Order: sequence, then C-alpha cells, then structure tokens
Amino acid sequence: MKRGEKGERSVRTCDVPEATIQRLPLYLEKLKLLQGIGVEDVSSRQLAESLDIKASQLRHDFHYFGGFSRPGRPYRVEKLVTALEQIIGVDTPVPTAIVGAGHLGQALANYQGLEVQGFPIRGIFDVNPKLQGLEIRGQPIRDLDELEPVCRNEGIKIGVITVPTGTAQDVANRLVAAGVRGLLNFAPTELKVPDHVSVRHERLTVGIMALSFKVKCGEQAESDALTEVAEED
Amino acid sequence: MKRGEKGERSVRTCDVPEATIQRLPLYLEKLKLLQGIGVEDVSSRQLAESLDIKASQLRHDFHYFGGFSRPGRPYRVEKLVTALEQIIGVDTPVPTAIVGAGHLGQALANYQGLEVQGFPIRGIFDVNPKLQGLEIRGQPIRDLDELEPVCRNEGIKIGVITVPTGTAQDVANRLVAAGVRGLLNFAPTELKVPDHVSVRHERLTVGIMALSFKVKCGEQAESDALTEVAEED
DNA sequence: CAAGTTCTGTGAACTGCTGAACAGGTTACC
DNA sequence: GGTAACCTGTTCAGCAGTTCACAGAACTTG
Repeated sequence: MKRGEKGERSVRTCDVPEATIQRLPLYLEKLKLLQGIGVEDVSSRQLAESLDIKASQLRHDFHYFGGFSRPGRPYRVEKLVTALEQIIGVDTPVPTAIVGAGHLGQALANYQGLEVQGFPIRGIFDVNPKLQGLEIRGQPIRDLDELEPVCRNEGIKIGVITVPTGTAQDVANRLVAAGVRGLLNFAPTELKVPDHVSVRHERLTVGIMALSFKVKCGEQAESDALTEVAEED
Repeated sequence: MKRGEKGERSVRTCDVPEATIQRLPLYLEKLKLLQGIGVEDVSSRQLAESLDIKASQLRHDFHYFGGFSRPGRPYRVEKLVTALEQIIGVDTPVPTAIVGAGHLGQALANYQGLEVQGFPIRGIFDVNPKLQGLEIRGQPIRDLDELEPVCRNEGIKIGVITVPTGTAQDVANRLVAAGVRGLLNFAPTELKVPDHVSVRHERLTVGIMALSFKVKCGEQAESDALTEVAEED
C-alpha cells in the first residue's frame, strides 16, 4: 500500500502542500507564455527567476510529482505544459458557471482568460429579471430556476459565486445539489459544504487591506528613520 | 532601543508575519458586521469559530499588537474595530485610483465595498478615448495623461492596475512616479518597483486553478476509494 | 465570601515550508 | 577522450506559522 496508508478519507487533498498548489498555476502560466514565443527548453533557474522564487523551491515542487526531467537535462517546455495541465486538471475543459451577474459577475464572464485557461463559461445566472436574456460572450443570463437543469446538462464542475453575502450560502447549496464539485466564492462569508466539494475564497478587500497595512508600515518606518537620524545629533 | 535593533531598512514590513497580516482584514470585516447588529462583546472563541480558525491563533495574532483586552474580559467590539482600523491604516480614508477601465476595472469602480472599507476611488483612467468621460459612481474615466496631476492633487496612495499585461509595468512606473505608495496588480506579470512601494498580486486564474486541482484530487480519491473497496473482495 | 466558570496573555512544542548543499548525470568544447 | 560547465533529483538544516497548555484575572452564582 503506497498512498493513503492511514487516512483514506475521500477528499484528502492529495499529499501536496497548499503552498505548492498555489504555485502550480504560476508555473503553467509562465510556461505557456514561453511556449507561445517558441522556447523549447527551460532550466529551473530561468523559470524560477522569472517568477521571483528560488530554483530549489521549484524543483522541490516538481519533485512532489516525481520530477519532469533527469539530472543534467533542462525541462522541456511542451512536456511540462501538458504535465501541469493534467495535474491541475485543465487538460480537458472544465465547464464553469457564474451565479450573480452584477458588475463583478459580468466582468468575470467577459474575461476571456478563463476560457483560455480551460474554464469555459457554460452558464450565467441571476435573479434580476432585467438582466435575464442579456448575452455575454454568447451566453445568455438565465434565471436562477434554470440553475440545476443547466448545470446537469452542461456538466458544470465549478461554480463561481458573485452574489450578495446574504444569498451566498443558498446559492452554494443549490450548486452543490446540482452536482458542482468546486466553488469559487467572492462573497465575504464562510460557506458550509459537504466533504466532497472544495471551496475557495476570493476576497477582494483582504488584498487591498493587506496592502494598506504594508503601506502604513512603510510610512511609519520612514518617519521613524527620520526621527532616528534627527536624534543622532 | 526597542524596535529595529539590527535592520533599520526603510520599508521593513513591521515585525508582523505575512500570515497574520492577511487575517487582519478578516477580523475587521467580521467585527464590523457584529458591530452593525449591535454586539458589544466577543470572545476569541466566538470570533475565531465564525471565521473557521483556532481561537489560540486569533489571540496570538492580536498579541503582536500587545493584545486588546485583559485576562478574564472578552474583547470589546467597538474598541477592536477602531484599533484594527488604525493598524490596517483605514482609520482615515485611503484615496485610491483605478487604472484600466475594462470590464474588471469598471466592476471594481462600481464595487461600493471599497469605499465602505476605506478606499474611496478618486480617479479612474484608461487610454481608450471611447471610455473617457463615462462616469462611474460620480467619477469620470480620464485619459492616462491626467494620471500624475490627479494623483498628486487627490493624494492617491494606492493604485489598482487592471490593464493588459503588456502595459502593466509602464502603468506601475507612472503610478510610482506620481507618488503612489501601494499597487494592487491584477495583471498576470511581476512588477518591479522601488523599495518604498508595496505591491500585491491579485491573480484571478490562480484561485480557480488551485480549486480545479483540489477538485481533481477529490475525484481521484473517490475513484481510488471505489477500486480499493472492489479489491477488498 | 468562596468556588467555579470563562476569559485573555504568553511561552513552549510541533508541524510544515523554504533555502542551501550535494550527488550524480548530461552536454559542450578543446 | 577528458575536462569543465551545467542541470536535476534529493536530502537536510533552519525558520515561520500553528497549535497546545497553562497561569492568572474577572465575572457569576450560591
């Protein structure tokens, strides 16, 4: 028995650390870019430096998947791209739905990067009748009542929640009931979901507030430095 | 000499670990919500559980700032809110600008949460003449040429970059030149900035790809579990 | 007033991630 | 062919972050 050993709970997020998971998309993104401009080989140092991380860390990350080359040989970009796509799960398109067609929902629906990266939008939903019927990139905004049938027909795997806080949990429940396996939640509230569903919070305000904290620290450090210099007299 | 000791570099992100910084906004958000519904006291356990973290971690985080109560007494919501606002730096509004008025930029400009949380939008910019003049929540979309004067007049501290990858670095340079202290970068590229400026990457695709990875792992674990059961016969 | 409960602050153990070092394989060049 | 430069896989030490455990303060109840 090689994997599992003790805990064989169903979701068991593989044995890859969270920090590594978050870097995989960065690797893939950069590699696709290199592939686009015709680069065939890339060393761990080159790739790592362009992403502002240490080369040893990159190799360490790849090591979780058994490594993608042999000692002495640099990585082959094409091989790496297909391997990472398969690992991340975007080797075949992942049908995705957006619930909540407010400003953010519409912006995401318009963002073509999602489709390019393997997440085609196959359904957009909103309760607001005024929005219903409006088309975004070929997809009509539908009523929430159509959520379950559309999700089942299209085989939606991931649901993006861009509704107000109050209705987020309700929408999550309905998405889960419709067979969705992953939720990307933009509402500032925790969601309770069954074990077999993964959730990820995307918090707009966390980012800008963390930034604000650092800015404030920077300013404080500056004025401290000034007074320190002044005190040196 | 208490602070600094050895390294007195100007930006020196205080002595608060990154992980704690990222939780501060969560605390503040939840506390404001409690304040809104009239809750006056809250214990570390209550607050932590509602955020799905350990109480000891919350107290540990607060400990970096000397603690906000005394043993035996729960936290006072109001006191905590004002303290956190000051720590994060949103006790006074932080003038913010958005550069790039595409779908995402417009969505952010429309998002009233930013203003509520202390980041009023005081400038929106785009190179596209067709967008210029359009108003979003009282702010006109301006030409990029007006970036520097407006930033200086309004005292813009934070710049949100929602332009295509190719022009992100250029925009960053101009924002820095205009005196901005923090950059929230939505373009999928690394930015080089001077030491006294803080940058934070907000990567849309990283989130959904990390989610996809977990979903894939979950599915794999499930099918593994099935075959395991089958093999047990 | 005393006992019991609840609470924070705080230090110490523990886990997990990062960064450096090295062994061994590959290529390029003289 | 031999040497030097370069590269990956892998291990190990060190550090950051999390969790536990407990001391001591305040409040509650009988």
